[in-house]
Amino acid sequence: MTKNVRVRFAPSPTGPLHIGGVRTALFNYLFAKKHNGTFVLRIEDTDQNRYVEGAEQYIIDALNWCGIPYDEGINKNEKFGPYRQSERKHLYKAYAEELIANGKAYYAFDAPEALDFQRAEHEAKGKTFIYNWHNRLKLSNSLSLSAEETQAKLDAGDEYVIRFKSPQDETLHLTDIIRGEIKIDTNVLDDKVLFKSDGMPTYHLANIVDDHLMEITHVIRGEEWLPSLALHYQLYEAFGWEKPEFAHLPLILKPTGKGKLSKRDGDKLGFPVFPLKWTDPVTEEISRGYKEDGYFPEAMINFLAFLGWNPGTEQELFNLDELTNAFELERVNKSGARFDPDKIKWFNHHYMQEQSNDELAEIFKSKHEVLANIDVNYIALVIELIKERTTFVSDFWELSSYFFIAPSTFDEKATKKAFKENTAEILTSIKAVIETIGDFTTETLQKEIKGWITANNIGFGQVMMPLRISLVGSLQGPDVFDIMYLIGKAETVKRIDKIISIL
RNA sequence: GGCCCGUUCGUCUAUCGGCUAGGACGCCAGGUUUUCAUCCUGGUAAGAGGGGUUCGAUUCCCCUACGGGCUACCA
Repeated sequence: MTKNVRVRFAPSPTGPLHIGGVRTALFNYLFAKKHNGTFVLRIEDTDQNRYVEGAEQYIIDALNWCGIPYDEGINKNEKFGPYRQSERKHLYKAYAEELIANGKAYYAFDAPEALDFQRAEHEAKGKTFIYNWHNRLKLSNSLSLSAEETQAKLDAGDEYVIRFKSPQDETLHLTDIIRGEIKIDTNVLDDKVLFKSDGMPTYHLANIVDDHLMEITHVIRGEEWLPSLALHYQLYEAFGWEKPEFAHLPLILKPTGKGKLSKRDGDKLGFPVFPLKWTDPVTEEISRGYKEDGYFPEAMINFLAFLGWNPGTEQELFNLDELTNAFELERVNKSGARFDPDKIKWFNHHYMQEQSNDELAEIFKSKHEVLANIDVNYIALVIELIKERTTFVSDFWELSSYFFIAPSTFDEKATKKAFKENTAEILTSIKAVIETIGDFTTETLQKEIKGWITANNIGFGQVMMPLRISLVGSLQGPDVFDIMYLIGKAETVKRIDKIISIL
């Protein structure tokens, strides 16, 4: 019997959750659900300097909007809490000291400036400064100092950090579910800081301790953590703990140009990089969100799932349940994936068709004051006619305003094309036909008007195009008979009259 | 600079040694819609380069090039 799967999404509350973070969360969620496991949310706020007000709530809101809520975390099924690392502060120091006692770590007293100096000096000589056995005896730490000297510094209250003691001349064999075996020579590894002089652990220590304490079985995170895997492996071994399995996800790259997708790309390239709108608490700068831009969470999830993963079949449209079923970490790609704004629009267009007209009508109505007094059922009927040509709710108004307000201007190109000398005469006759129709339905309208056109031996275009212009204002939109039926007889006649008067 | 990871159509990707290299987005063309869009059909377009291994490599190995990540008392 295998252990229950437990995965965690562990963002740092330094700002809004980025779309790459959403995908990491999604893959964790899918993996957990696939294996009837638990999806834990842990907040990694060990860097007090980078803490941003509201970011934590934003992360929770974003996961909820996406439909991938956490099972366990802050205020929810708290079995291994607290789930904010700042609230677990008291835990970490003992673990760091345990490592010192075992000879796996040591105190270091070097001032940051001293290290900067070392780095600069090495670089000037064309060498790389590494804080490990190459250099550590030349620096100020409990390995270079005598026990008495070390204790004296500690007693004097000198600032110190605790560093991991990286071994000499060893080869580490790491395993990643996505990338397979990776070999690392420990001689190129730094003695990383585990415990900072401000009394907080670094990511590395807190992460390993918490993953162990929270019984995490699979660590699924971004590729930017791959270089840290060697350290994390050694930490598990130094504590004598069983390691979780690791999977490092490929990064999401900019649509064009170089590098990974970053916060500023969105504004520059015209698409959001955040799930929800974000207002920076300090600068009050506003960043767009997918939600506010009119994307459906289903579209974003479906799109994101296919960035770096695919089911191996030709199916591309997946809802969350289907994704959960099909998802396998083994099918995640190794290489970075460029973000494609066009493709997520295509997904949105698809999911638009699956939305209910009634719900869309409510949303549409709430966005336009003009619609405040209009029957929501009527709006739903309008949406049914125009939905297939839209990608966003924000497309609705431009494509449907004439259902609510008579056109006041008429597209010049259209009138030029459609209006002939006899147009006024024809429209007058058509108006007469329309006025006599008692059963004002799409079918009857179609039958009567087409009948009249055929009977009078006139070209269809000569009738239908002017008619459309009178109703819509231009040569576009859905079926003319549907439009007439929806706006009703009185309004139809009124609009035809207006065109006749202009002609 | 050092270390690590990667490399199939413009983009996302399928292929687990033997394919006319498949699909999707985009783009182009045709059809439907006597409008526009949607939609349907078709088309365009690819395994970085060089060495091996093999009867046979996109697929396995090596080198080079290119891309990406990391290189903080940030995560």
